[in-house]
Amino acid sequence: MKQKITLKHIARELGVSISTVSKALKNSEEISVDTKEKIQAFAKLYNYKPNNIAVSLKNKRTKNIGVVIPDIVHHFFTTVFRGIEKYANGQGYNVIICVSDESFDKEVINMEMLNNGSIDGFIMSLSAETQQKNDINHLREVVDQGIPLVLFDRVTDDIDCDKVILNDREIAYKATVKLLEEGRKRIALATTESYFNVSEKRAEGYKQALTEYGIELDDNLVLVLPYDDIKEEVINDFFEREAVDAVLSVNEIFAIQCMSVAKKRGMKIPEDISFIGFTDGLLSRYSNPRLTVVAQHGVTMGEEAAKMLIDRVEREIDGNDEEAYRTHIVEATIIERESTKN
Amino acid sequence: MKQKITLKHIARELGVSISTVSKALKNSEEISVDTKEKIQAFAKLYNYKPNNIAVSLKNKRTKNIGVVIPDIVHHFFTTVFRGIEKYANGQGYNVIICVSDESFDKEVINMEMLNNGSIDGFIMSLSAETQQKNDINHLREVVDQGIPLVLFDRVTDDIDCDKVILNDREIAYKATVKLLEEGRKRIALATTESYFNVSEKRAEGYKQALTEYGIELDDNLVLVLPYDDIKEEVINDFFEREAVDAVLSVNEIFAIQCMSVAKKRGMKIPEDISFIGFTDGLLSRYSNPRLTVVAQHGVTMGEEAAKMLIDRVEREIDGNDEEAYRTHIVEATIIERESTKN
DNA sequence: TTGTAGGCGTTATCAT
DNA sequence: ATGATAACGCCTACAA
Repeated sequence: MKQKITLKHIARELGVSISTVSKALKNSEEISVDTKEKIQAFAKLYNYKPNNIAVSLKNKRTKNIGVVIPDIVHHFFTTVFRGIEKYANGQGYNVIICVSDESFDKEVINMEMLNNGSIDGFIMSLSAETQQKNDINHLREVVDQGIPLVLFDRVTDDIDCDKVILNDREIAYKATVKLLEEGRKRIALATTESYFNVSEKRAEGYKQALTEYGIELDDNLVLVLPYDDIKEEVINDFFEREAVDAVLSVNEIFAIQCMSVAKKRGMKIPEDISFIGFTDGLLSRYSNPRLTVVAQHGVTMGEEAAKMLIDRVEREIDGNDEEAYRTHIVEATIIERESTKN
Repeated sequence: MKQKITLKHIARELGVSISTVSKALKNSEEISVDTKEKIQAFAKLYNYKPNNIAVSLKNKRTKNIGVVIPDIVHHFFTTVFRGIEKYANGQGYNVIICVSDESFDKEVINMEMLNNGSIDGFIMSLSAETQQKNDINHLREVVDQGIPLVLFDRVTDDIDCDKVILNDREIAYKATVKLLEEGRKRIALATTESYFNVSEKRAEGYKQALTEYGIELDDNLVLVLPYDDIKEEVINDFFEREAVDAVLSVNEIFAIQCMSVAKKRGMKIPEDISFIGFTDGLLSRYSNPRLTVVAQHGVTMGEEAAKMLIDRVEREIDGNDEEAYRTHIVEATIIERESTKN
């Protein structure tokens, strides 16, 4: 087992000083060609690599970014993460990831765990519980300390920082219009509890479209489902109770499940009923019929978030940190598949 | 923006020495109760936290672990990662993740990016390309340097280190036996290119079962599909060509797609044909019929991998690092759903 | 051209 | 009970 080699080792071995070695390895003009070659050869031979930790301590920057997300076993977050990781690695940054598991406490703990010099900035999407309580002191603290923070998707208006969001309201509006243009009259909205800001925004778009098309809002057509452990009967009861000819769902699971129940009830898709879901995941692509979806372009969101964060981190280093906070809006698109007419 | 506070700040502010502050914050007996209280109060007020980077440099350990996996937008890896993250965080470790994207070069780059003091050890699953080339010098180098390494799932026999794998052969055997016990005679195997060690192992189990049940192996029943961009015609041609009454698939996507084609061809599931796939992901749970699967217990694998790694890291610190390498085998289980008879 | 010294923030050993 | 000093590995302004 060969130990990691340091400047000190090289210096001692070659009978020169540490700073000579340091300069030689940076190809400094100060050092004679001879010694440079000797030192560089030696360093290469022993595969010298500067110790990142020491460099971080010196530079007061780690080239690490911290990502705190509610869930990793979830297609959307996974794609966003992919975008973050891709961009960050390209810029020489590493990504430390923590999962809050939709828990406020874990979110706070995760942030504290990272906020001790381990990272140069945060990229986050709020946990369900955090959105519900709307307790954001942990975010405020980070911002107050001057640590760059980028929020994506599940954001809050109560904190001033960079943000990356989807045009949720507009795309929900468009999706609803699409259903209306198909001639649908009784469009249901399958959604989560209302404390998710994105669900709220999507509901707004849905309602706006209906209103514009002169259709009276009917709260009975709004089906609120729990995040997990969905019971088929609930959905079946819903279809039993309400005559529905289209469903807009804020995620793909709800859409798939509603579609499944509709099929069992003998409805033809998309002849009798249309479906559109948010999230272009595997479920939508491999369902039967394949689901028309709102693609959230998670990778783009992630890349953009990482770019905003790293830009700000590097700007701070250069001293001109007083750039105004921006909110970048990623444009969702509708991918038409078999669950809608066209 | 209040700057991060350090021992030095506190010392200066309170007119004591840095070492006094350090000791006081550790509740050392050496320090008088008075000064301790004063210092601790001050530290709490200004929310002092030791700088992790400095501590890492001093201790020569980072409490970070590096994870390099082929793909994050993939249910199995995602669940393993979840297990790693969960266990590691519980032990006060952070997780830095890099995605190799099934590319050998990226895998090497990722490892180099981390292997400069940023982490205490690696958890990895090999990229497709790495398995194909079987070039593992980058792993060997890490091991030679004495950096703990744990391989999971996509491992190689050519490197000596801790490993966590699934009992792929046995469970494939069991799954095949299950199909045989249903009375199936023409069982297809839907698999990937053979350089994946797991696919190989699964194929072995499949073949063993057939042999034991006195069924002659028929290579025409082995359907090799590309990892992505699967063409339905290929599958359809396969069904056209071969009379098949069951399919064992090494992943869930292949199973779902085969199932879909079979349905289109008018076959009844599971009356005419049964399906079993590996990976208990969303697709299997929400397919129609719901797919019987081999659950790989990714979270368990991840937890176990993290435990093995951290144990070894901490053992090394205590000096007794000469523990033999272990291979931990996680027992897969079959989850029976609607795509098989029971 | 090369080397010395100080510092990044923390900890541990050894004075006082 | 408190403080000075050195060290972790690296970098850099300044001396020689």
